[in-house]
Amino acid sequence: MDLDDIFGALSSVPRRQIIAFLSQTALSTTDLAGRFLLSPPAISRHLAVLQRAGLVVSERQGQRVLYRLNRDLLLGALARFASAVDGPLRRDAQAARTPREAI
Amino acid sequence: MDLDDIFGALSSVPRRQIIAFLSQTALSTTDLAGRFLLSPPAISRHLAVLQRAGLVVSERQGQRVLYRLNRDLLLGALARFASAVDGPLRRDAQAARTPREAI
DNA sequence: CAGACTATTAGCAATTGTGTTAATAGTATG
DNA sequence: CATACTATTAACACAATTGCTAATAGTCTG
Repeated sequence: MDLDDIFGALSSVPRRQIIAFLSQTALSTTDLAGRFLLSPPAISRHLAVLQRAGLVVSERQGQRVLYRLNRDLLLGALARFASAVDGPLRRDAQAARTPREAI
Repeated sequence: MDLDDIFGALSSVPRRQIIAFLSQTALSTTDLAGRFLLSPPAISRHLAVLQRAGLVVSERQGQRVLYRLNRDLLLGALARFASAVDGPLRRDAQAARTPREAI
């Protein structure tokens, strides 16, 4: 929910790659560790960052923990930020005071 | 142009605030330093990060340097990433190999 | 329940990011 | 040209990030 957590999570190449993989299918830690060269602990912590931002949800299935992308949250955050950047001046000539909201 | 530079630039609260201010009007370093409590050198370096990412362009006017938001680049990058995340599977059932492009 | 497999946490090293103040550079003006 | 003002760079301190390996925890299976 926190835009700072979200953009913080998106600022890492491995995490954006994880997002890209999860945009196709749900995967476990070791699944992901096998796809690009990172140790399982590193993947696990990246997933924790993504999860704290709400970008990913986890579901245990037996020994494995499946991670799934929360597409709606991600796209919603991007859209919200984009519309904030698109400018109050564009969408509403009034109320152009401090543009802190949604940033 | 580099998505990593762009998301790296967006991962900082002060920089997103700078973007928010510049989304309304072009401003100089000291203009920005006056709006939220950061020293001019700090602002200057944040602006350099934004400029390296292409998110901002500068234009000297007398003693001042005016910074202007490159809205098109920013919105374009957000849209490109959003559509990549929206999934090749959604937009095209074929060609769902490695989703490295646009990430 | 012992062993195997998966996931996470702990501890550590190296790097990067972010702020400060001080110093330097560029530009206008009296 | 000396002074003032704006912007940037330098040097430094501190916190946060990111990777690893080793250790711990949770879950199935023989």
